[in-house]
Amino acid sequence: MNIQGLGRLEPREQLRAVGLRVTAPRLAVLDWLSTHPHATADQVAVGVRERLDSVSTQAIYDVLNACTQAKLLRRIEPAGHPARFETRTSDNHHHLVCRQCDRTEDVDCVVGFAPCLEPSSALGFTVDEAEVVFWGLCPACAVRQSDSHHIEESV
Amino acid sequence: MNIQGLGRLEPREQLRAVGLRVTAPRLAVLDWLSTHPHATADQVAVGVRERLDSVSTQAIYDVLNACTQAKLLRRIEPAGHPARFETRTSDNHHHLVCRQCDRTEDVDCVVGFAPCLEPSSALGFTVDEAEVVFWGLCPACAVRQSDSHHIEESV
DNA sequence: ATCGTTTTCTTGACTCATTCCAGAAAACCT
DNA sequence: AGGTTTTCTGGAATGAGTCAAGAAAACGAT
Repeated sequence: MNIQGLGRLEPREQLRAVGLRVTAPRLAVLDWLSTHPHATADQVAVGVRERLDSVSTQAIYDVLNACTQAKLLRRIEPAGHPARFETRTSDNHHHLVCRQCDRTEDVDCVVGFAPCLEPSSALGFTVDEAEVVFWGLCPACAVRQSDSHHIEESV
Repeated sequence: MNIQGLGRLEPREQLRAVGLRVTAPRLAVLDWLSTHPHATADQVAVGVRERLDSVSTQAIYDVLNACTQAKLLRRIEPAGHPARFETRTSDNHHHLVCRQCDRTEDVDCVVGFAPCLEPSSALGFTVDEAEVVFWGLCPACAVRQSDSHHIEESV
């Protein structure tokens, strides 16, 4: 089994497959994240504590870091945001982030493999990943924005 | 004069052009950054203090924020790094970052205008910028890396 | 199943980048 | 030059994340 197939396994098997010990915090984090993509460490802690009733903050960070290193999780860090984690790791997809409400969504890679676009001049660098963040406004905030413009103008 | 031409002006005129007061810390920051692209707030503080012998840390942050908002500076925040600032603002260029030594270089935009590539599905988002970071190893670190591999293997 | 080793988790202190605050100082307008 | 507004100073505070030492749990061999 190659790394591509890991996403389809249960957390327990995923951990085994990459040689990490199977522990309650790890299972809970992987499981919770699988239904809550782009969550922060803080949000993961809250989610996990609902079903595990006592996990230290440090454990959350340890789990997130260990799994990220083992490529069971992917970490993204949009400018100005705390890190966010997701279980979708085996493809090279990118992200769409709302400047206003921080809503974050996946977008498929324009090309399909990493690095998905070559820099026009690499200056001798060995490039292994092109990270793309599309910044803008989500539909809800776009509406809110034009509403408040309207209000400002009419005052 | 449009925003595109600002980069060619002296700091004093740049500030005037965007309606910011002309102060010693602002002039020093803009001037120093013009010859030290991709510097952190900390590095800016050190550089500026060499020629101004007393600027508070807060002033550095205020200047960087004010100028970034006025688009005299551009702020980039590669994952895991403190924010970096540069005076090249009028184009939509991207960055190449060395995973090992943090060396950061400009790369011209593949397309030339923002957003330089459309997400394949925008989910209703209004996208105004595509931020691209190419991650890899700079030539120096690539050499160092293969050297240490060599050493490990031969032990 | 149990023991011993290794890894992970807990608690609590700590770092770093950055921001908040209140008052002093400087820049601009007339 | 004088008054107003903005910016700067100094110091405290914040948030995200890490470090460190010992307790607890997981694995692997007996």
